[in-house]
Amino acid sequence: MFNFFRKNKVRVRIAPSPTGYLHIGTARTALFNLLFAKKMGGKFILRIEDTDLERSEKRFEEDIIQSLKWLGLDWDEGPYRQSERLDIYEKYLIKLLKDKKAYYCKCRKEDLEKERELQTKLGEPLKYSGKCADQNISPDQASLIRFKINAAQVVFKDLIRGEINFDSALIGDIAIAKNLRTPLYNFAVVIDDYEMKISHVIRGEDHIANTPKQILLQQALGFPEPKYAHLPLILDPDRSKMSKRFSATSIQEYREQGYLPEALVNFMALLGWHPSDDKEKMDIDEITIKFEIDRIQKGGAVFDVKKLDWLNSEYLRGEDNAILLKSIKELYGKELGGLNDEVLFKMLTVGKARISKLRDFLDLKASFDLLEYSLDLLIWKDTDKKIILENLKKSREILRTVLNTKFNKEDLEKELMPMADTRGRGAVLWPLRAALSGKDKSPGPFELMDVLGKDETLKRIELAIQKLEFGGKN
RNA sequence: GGUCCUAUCGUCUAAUGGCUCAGGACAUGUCCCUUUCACGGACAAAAUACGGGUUCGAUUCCCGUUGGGACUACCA
Repeated sequence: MFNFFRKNKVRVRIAPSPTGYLHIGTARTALFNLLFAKKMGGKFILRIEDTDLERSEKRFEEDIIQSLKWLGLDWDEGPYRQSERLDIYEKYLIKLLKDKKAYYCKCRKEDLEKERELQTKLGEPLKYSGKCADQNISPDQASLIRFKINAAQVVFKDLIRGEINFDSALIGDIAIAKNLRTPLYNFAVVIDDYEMKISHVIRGEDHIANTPKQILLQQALGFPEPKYAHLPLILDPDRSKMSKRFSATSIQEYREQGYLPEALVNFMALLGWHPSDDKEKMDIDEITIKFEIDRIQKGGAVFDVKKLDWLNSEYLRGEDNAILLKSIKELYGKELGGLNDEVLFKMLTVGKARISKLRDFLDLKASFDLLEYSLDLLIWKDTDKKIILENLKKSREILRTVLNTKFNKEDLEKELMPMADTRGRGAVLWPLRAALSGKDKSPGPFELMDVLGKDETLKRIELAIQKLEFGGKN
């Protein structure tokens, strides 16, 4: 029994190609792989698929690694790079060629396009004709290496979808390498998954059509077949595959927007998976415990940023303000102006309930700026202007006597509320708040005063009084 | 066009043949709290795509239709 588990150790991988920043879909695939590995006591491997020399870039690889780490999706092995494993691929390429299971092909791109055009016209499936197959084309006149696909039914059991059936007669001989030192995706994956002893291939639904090709390759090479699980896609609101055109797709962008990694992980887990109970806010440990691969959904899931915002604000509220402020400064330091930590901290304390992501803090900060406002704003409902003025003057009087050290929310409330209660809360507090914020919507007057400090508070009240006294004339 | 996947409230989903006039969450609306907004609380509206089977009984199983999606590269 022990041996059985040893031999069948669960090993899964995430295999992003560094042709762009870490995509939210890739991150979610990574998460599900990690969850599965943890659940099964297996290993999670990171493999960078950088066989496409033209499009792969080091900065993308760095972003992938950084973003994965930021999300807390750590891997047990790797990162491996396909570009560093060329000898391995070459070995198998030679074997396939020697066994006549692969051949050199000299077809030019233009020829293939013409072929496809014709097939389209005839309504035939688009596949390579295989005309170079038995021509013994020499390597120096070839443009690529193809793997021979023999007509057969390919069946595999998908852990999420059940049995999936393909007729390989519809698949043309696939390109597996440009040359001995330049492997192509479908081939490199098969070799690596075998060499890395991958037990379960958990990846996006967009790879379903690649699976029969890879299985045929495995068979030709005598490799065991891993188990497959194809995850539903993450969709844009129009139900097409999530793309830049519609929404932010890179983890980096979400980080920059001020989403917390815990919230993002929680949200991604809920895209296509759900626990058996109704609890939705869960940290990754709880998710790991509850995770079951057969609870994964088959249909694609629309990415609803509103729900992400909600989850994020939940996590925001549970987080320590000092820590949040540190992140805010790291993220938006330059945009914060010269405000000191104490003021920023007060702003966050006061405004936390009204932000859903850290970037919103910038708006929150701006909301403390006093912009030009109209005199009408100071009037509470249909209260007489004279009473408003009187109340503001009274407030000013009280505030002037309040010591600087006592200038905080609680003490200010203690000083002013009795007056507000006798003269009418609305008629006292509304004009005060309007005078301090210059806006119809804002935090409360005591919170504003606390953030603004005594001098600024009195200055703004003074301005409102001026407005009321002279504003009527012009 | 071909192949494959898929189908429960607007969105994410629960219910794996009966316990369901279909449950939760986000969003929406109304009300309460309240000096405004936000927060919080309460309530409401909102779905099994359609048509056939199978069955005593279908959201659940099967077939078809329709819709949606993915793939169809010398990208991964």
